[in-house]
Amino acid sequence: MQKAISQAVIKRLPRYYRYLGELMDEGIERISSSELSQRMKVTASQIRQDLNNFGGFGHQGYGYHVPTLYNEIGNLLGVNDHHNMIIIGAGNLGRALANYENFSKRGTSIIGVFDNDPSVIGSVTGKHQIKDIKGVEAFVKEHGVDIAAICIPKSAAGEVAKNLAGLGVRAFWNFSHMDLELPEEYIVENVHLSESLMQISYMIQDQDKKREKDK
Amino acid sequence: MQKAISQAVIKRLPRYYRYLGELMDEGIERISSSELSQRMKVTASQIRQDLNNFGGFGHQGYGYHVPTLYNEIGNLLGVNDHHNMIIIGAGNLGRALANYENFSKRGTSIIGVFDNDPSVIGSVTGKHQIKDIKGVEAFVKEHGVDIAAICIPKSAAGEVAKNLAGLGVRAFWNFSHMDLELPEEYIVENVHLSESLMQISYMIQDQDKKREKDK
DNA sequence: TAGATTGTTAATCGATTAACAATC
DNA sequence: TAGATTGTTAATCGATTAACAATC
Repeated sequence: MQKAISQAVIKRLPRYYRYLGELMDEGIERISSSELSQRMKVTASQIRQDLNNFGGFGHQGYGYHVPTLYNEIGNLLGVNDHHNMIIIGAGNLGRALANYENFSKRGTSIIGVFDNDPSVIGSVTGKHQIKDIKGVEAFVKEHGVDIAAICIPKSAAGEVAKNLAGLGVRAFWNFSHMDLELPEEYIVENVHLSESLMQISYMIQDQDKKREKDK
Repeated sequence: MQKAISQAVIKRLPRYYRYLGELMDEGIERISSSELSQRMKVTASQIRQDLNNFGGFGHQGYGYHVPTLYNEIGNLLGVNDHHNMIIIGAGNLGRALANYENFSKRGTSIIGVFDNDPSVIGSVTGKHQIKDIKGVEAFVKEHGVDIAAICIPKSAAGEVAKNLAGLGVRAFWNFSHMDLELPEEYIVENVHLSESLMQISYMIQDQDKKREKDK
């Protein structure tokens, strides 16, 4: 563990993990960087560079042993760890996350869903009964929370995140339409859906322009 | 429109648009790249470079006129255009998207929500009555659809996307846990939520390792 | 051993930052 | 005009790709 791993590499790790999972399902034991590169549509060189950031998982003349590599990358990604997550905001998106089955398979358990709207507090979504946001402080202190998914409007998001950070929540999965301002030791992962959609919209526009020009 | 715009720049455009919207709300008429750089926490140089990809929106000695720039970037992003989107899969996530208000403000209307489960077909989520996926082909032909949001399990996603592509859907907003295999003229924007969460999990692990070592 | 494929160094490419002349 | 700030070129930095010696 010397040089820091670049963000570009970290972003690719879950995709490697996904493809290795598929190889496992297919019962494939062994794969070379060039075979994997064809499946994943990246260069073999990039695969070898990426994996070597974490030490030699491969064997010369053989390639990579799929179960081992799957496991190693899983460890890097913390899927064999355990993290607690709470969801702030029980709107449609908050509920969608609350009912996602996959997260717990990858080491993250949703242990609470909170809202401030009296008309939804107490109601049930999937396995979760929605709790009053007023109780979140006590809840975090009691249970210990690693990650908070922020699914509330931007008018409230900054304030809530700051409070949770003060209570020891280390990581924020931010779905609100703003940038959270937190000291840099806090982990923030943004998912801005409308910005994602706008990229599509840009690309459609751009395609139209090009097609117009080519006529 | 000579050199192609890099993906890195395109990804930043919606964020510029968001910050310019905030400036509009604050009634700020004029901003320099260095002021904006402080707000956005990027370099002024990057802002000037990015904007210049699209032509000279600024004025020397003055900076950028906020309403003009807001508008220009909006045009680039196609928010003044109009696109039709359908949602495939009316699970929690599909419903969350179906009920998002913001998209239509940015030029994309959701005109249909489809599922294959008889127990949900016909039921209503927000403004949408869920339609039978069997009717999607006729629907696309009748209404014209630019974008399909794919919110179904990976077992079905590839097949459905391929069919929709054949019917003239140009862009896919892919929330399924797989990579869509489509000819390259199709626009695909992936939102892999569990991979996003795994990045958080990685960073928590990584922080733990560092803290362990520093002791 | 011969063949295959990694780990790793070197070369290339692209993106970001710095610098400054142009100009409002 | 003097001051400010862009547009744009040049320098730097980082990430990707290519090449190949090491080695299983």
